[in-house]
Amino acid sequence: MALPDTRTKILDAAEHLFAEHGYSGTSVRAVTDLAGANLAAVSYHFGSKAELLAAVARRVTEPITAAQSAGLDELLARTPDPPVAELVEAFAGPLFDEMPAGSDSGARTSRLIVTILSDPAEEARSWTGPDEDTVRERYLAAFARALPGLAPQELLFRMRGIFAVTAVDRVEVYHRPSPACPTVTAGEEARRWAITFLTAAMSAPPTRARR
Amino acid sequence: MALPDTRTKILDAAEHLFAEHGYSGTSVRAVTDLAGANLAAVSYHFGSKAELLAAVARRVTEPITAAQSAGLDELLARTPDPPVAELVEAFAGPLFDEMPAGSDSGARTSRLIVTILSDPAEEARSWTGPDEDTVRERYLAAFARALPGLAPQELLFRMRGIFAVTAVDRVEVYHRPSPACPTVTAGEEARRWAITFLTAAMSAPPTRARR
DNA sequence: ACATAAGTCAAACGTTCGTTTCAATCGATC
DNA sequence: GATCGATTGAAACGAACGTTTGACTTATGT
Repeated sequence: MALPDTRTKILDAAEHLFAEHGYSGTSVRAVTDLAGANLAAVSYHFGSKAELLAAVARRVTEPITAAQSAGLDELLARTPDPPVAELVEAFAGPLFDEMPAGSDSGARTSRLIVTILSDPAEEARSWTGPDEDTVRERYLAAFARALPGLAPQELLFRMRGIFAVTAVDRVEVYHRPSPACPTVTAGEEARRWAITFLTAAMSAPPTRARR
Repeated sequence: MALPDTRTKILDAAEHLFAEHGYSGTSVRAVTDLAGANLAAVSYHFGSKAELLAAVARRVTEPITAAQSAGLDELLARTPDPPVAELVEAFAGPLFDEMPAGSDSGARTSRLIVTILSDPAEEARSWTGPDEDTVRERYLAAFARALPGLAPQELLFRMRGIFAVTAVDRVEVYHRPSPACPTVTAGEEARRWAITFLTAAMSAPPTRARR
């Protein structure tokens, strides 16, 4: 295996530390120390701490967004009207997938996503590309077809719920790793629980307007 | 109305700023400036920045926990086996309630809770009292009776889902306030959507063990 | 071999951080 | 009205922050 260059080492270290301590809670010095790189390397390779966060966020979310998009492609190739359960699985599944083989990197990835998305620092809010929006729009349309009679706003609310459940679960997993239980099977179990939970939730009849 | 003392003014300011910028992202100076108090007042009244956060968190969560507890009392007084829908409403409802009359303090409160709960700073993790645990245990037992056949771990997963959906929704509401739409009705609508969404999710049949 | 660019390094920049210090002020009690 | 604890004030503490600098080392192309 080729040893990673400094840029990659910094990205790895930053991913780890941002996930664990947040953006404001992570110092550039801590990143470079963990990466075994020089302090100035962050400025040199990324320009600033904020741009480093953006680079980390992009690297983490890109494969997830791609998997969500590919999953929807697959469903739509089979039928123009995929059932709710399969839409839920295609959308939420990639959020549970472990990234490289093994280790806890999957949980850490999720932890990082939540940290970034919920991070109150302004730098952590404006890094998303157009891909995320496109994928969400496509799923929104597919869910709308699968759930006729559901008001668009309530559908949007439910889609947020999908993300919320998966994300918060992974945060919990990350914070309190289950004792003596391999992460992989635990992740698989949580994934199936989430599909059950969310499919039922998405399939609920529309809330009747206030009487 | 009696003007608030310095301690209260600091609590209010800190609640505002912690909600908006997180723990690490908020400086003691910003708090005292907003409160119109002296910098040293934080050390004097609370001891440290971390203890200030704990005080803010306690003040915010106490009434919510109390409302959850009272709601469950009410249900159990009527029947020993409340249905899932009512349990969901009693548990999730207080998370949606606006705190004092009017303004956006409800959304801000929720924002604060999520910020604190998801804040990666260690100081933000160990402030909960025994009350929160007690209430959650009681609801856990009630849900277990209402959902026989559901494995305890999956039930725990689903209860986390309740919190996740409500919390993340409120964060979204806080970050992107809907244009020209009174917060109160929007909050009411989201509340009913959440009840629908979560009742269906909680009522889902148990996930079958892996084949 | 040498010139040129890319990358790394130790050191320092000015700023902001949480906390402490100690004198000044307030309010009640004797 | 003097006394004493409680509170507030301005100033300073050392440490850590993000970023920049300029010299040094490594790799590349000719």
